[in-house]
Amino acid sequence: MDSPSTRSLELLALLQSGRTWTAHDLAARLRVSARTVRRDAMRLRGMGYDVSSRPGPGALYALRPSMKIPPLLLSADEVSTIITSILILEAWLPDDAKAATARTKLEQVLPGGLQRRAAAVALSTQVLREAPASVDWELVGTIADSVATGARLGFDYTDQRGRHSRRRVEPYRHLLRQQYWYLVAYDLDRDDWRLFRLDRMEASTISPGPHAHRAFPWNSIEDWLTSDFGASDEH
Amino acid sequence: MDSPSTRSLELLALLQSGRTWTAHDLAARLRVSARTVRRDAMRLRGMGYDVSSRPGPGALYALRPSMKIPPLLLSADEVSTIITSILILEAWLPDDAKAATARTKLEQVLPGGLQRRAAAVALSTQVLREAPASVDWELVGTIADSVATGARLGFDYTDQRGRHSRRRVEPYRHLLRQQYWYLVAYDLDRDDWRLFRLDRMEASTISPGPHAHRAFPWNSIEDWLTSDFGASDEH
DNA sequence: AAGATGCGGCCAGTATGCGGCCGCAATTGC
DNA sequence: GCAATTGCGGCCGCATACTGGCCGCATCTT
Repeated sequence: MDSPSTRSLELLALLQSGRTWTAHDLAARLRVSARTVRRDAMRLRGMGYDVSSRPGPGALYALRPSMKIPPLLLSADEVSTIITSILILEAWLPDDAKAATARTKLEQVLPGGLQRRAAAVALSTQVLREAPASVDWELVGTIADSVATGARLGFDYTDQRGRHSRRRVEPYRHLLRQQYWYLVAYDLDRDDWRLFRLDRMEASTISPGPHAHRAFPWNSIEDWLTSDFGASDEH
Repeated sequence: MDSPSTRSLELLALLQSGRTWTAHDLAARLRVSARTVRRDAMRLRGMGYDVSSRPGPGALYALRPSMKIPPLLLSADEVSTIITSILILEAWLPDDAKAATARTKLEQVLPGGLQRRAAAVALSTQVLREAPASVDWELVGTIADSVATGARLGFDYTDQRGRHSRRRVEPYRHLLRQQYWYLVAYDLDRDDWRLFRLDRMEASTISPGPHAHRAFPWNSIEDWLTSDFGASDEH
């Protein structure tokens, strides 16, 4: 299953996930010692892959996309993962056909063996619906693009008390919390960080960036929500 | 420069070029014997790469693109949907790298514009973790296959009171409910429908089918759970 | 300042991969 | 249909290359 000669590929796949890892994490995943992970990373660097690392607490192994990476293929387990995750969303959004059609189309382009696996997972899995949450996928795309390009966003907003206003913000993150979708953004008029529920946003327009990305002044969104939630437009 | 442990990557790069090769060519290029090339190709196949080959004069070693998504297959919204659903699973299973690596690999096979959209969605979205739930993807695959083929499943089970037993069942559905994963199956020894928590199953073996699919005698799994949950092995 | 983490040298033990050989199968071209 | 070419994978003995542990040192966070 895992042999030294294929470990370089597995390591590459792990690093490519975008997560950061400690040598110890990688060692556990690959079932080798940390020393060997360091050696493997060194070999990858020797082949031209930009494996970055940094010592100290909160250490980091990551792959900077520098050169072309060989096509890393989906394993059967990963196909199970993808199909399952789409099924979860289908269960959450039973009136939204996007997920189901996407899953079907995806299955069609998988090679034979994986196609059977995907169909089997879809057939054998049932998700009991937990929390209804509908979302406007076009708005999700708009937010995604504006975050990626550093563009600003304008929209009509109706707050929890029913007051209407026009907002101009710098989007920071799109957030799923409990059963609602939110936008975490810097409100340019109110000069503060705010939380907006996506289903209360309307007529959004994107004003082309790029602007510099504003630094989010908390360690994490969780920190912000727990320390400061009273000040935002949503609880 | 060229060591056994990185040769799989080099071979992949050579095959990726689109050329076709004879084993002898590859052997010369990689400075190993043709026998070793065959072994390497075998390992790649074992990892899911579709390395095609054909004997005879004008022979051929090539890498068939296993999954390539045509530009018009998926809409931007559908890509947002898929990526989001994987992100949700990533948030649920923060210690499971499968979802993250799968998402990254998926991004790679998307055509350019959609690839940017996928990256943007992943960058701009954050999911706050609701319920921890870990799952053994290999077991998910086993269940999927057994449901698809009508095979039976045997496994060691530890029930909620800590009692161990060996079970022989006919799997019906794989179920995500609240924060746990379950198997809905017909227990052949107890002659009844039962619910098994996946994390309490061990040493599962599949006994080849196909057997006829047993009819599930309720309208839905929800109905069964609400009407009859006292009789099952899990609440 | 302290703790966490990465780096890479060294070394002994050994697992792993290697090459060569084989009979067999598949494909091409005559 | 036959011969030539090439891939497949089992087997075996050998030695290379990998492994893990240990170390002192550098780097980064708190």
